[in-house]
Amino acid sequence: MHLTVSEENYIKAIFHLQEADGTVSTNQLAANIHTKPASVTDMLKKLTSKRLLLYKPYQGVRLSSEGRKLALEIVRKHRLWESFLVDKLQFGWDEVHEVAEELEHISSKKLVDKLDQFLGNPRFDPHGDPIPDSNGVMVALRQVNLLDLKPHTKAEVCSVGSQSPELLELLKHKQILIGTRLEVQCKFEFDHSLEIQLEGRGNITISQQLAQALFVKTI
Amino acid sequence: MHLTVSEENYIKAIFHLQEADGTVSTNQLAANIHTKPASVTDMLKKLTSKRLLLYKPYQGVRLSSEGRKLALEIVRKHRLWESFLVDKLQFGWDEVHEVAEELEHISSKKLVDKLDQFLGNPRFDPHGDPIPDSNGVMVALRQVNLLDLKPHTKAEVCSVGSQSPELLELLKHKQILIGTRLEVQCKFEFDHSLEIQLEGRGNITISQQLAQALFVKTI
DNA sequence: AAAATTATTTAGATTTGTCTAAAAATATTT
DNA sequence: AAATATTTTTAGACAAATCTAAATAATTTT
Repeated sequence: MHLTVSEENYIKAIFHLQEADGTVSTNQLAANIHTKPASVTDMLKKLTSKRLLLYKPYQGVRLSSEGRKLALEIVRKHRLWESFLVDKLQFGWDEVHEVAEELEHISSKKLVDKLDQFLGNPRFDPHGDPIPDSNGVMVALRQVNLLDLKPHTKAEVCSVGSQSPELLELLKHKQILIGTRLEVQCKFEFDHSLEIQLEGRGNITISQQLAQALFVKTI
Repeated sequence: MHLTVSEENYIKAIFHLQEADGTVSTNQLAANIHTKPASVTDMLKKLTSKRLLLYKPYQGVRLSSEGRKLALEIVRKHRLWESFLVDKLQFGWDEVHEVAEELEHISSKKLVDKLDQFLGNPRFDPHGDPIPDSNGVMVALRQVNLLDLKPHTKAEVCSVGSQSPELLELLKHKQILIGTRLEVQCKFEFDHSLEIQLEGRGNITISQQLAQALFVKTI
């Protein structure tokens, strides 16, 4: 089954959107892919005829098992290439996404498996997301939102929720990076802010908005 | 200047074809790209309007200096990726071409330069072809056709003229690979065959057809 | 429950890169 | 140099992926 770049992008977007909602709407997809709802409808019909989607007009869409398998292959490639860029080519973890969006469409299965081996079969990419293996098996995400962390748990920052310049500016100011270790001290009901201790440094306050954008894994 | 994959393939094909002939005909291009002459004419008009070609209807085409610059970027990427596949991922030199045809269209300039550095700034790819540097400067090809080698010159096989299974079968039988060292003993006018000595082994006869398909560099 | 709003689909147009068939230009043969 | 053959271009059509505008279905508000 050979897919075009465009078809692959739809499959991938549906995969990620359905993680959250189970089923994906036309408008959601249009916003995600930066296209118009009418274009989405056309593509949904095409991919359905290829048996990659379960789609009822007006009712939203989800991946068939065949579609899910293809999605996992794309995710695998994306995350392996990101690992390559960071680990081998010294890219920053915050500048690999766009390049990986291109590399993920290279089709050679042999290339992907050799790359995986070359990297030492990593199980997580530089953002902390799990990498599916060559059979499409992916372990559960180990990371959790900072907002959901219980007080007095030690954790390590492993991913951010967006790449917006505003967020990156704030993180730079507070000197929080991927790998920064911290411990939640207490949470405040009033504004959902939290006080955390940065390892080796003092205590700081994190707003609800910022905490929501930070993902950590417990250590 | 952003080009589509298709446009890049035309630029690259013209670059390679004009190495030999100086100017390239519509039919030559059509055969090379596996498309029809009518399609070629359309694309020539488009690329000419982008100032990448010097094209006179019915008179053939060649690259403008801007077109040549882009061609060298594509060749650079192709040959660096081939080097990566062979040196780092343990691909055989005879199985990298198709994958590199895909990888050469990845656009990130930063990626290419980092890859170059990661590979140790190689000057030749696994087939012995020179790799342009990041300014588009490429050293002259060091390799020469085995037919053109003077008797009693030592040389090393560094490239083959085609990937046909028939050729590969013959090379396997004669145990000639990339890197095999040899010395031409004598040449026969009658059938243009030559007798060569394989380093560490005995003398063998090479037909005109086979010699024509082998490229070597003197050592 | 009817009206208003929002979401989705349909219909028809556009762009890119390709094609076939026919016409025009160039090259070759006699 | 005329006739023939080859090469190249033009003209018109098609599939893929997108768009806008209009129509229809679903949801929300009053």
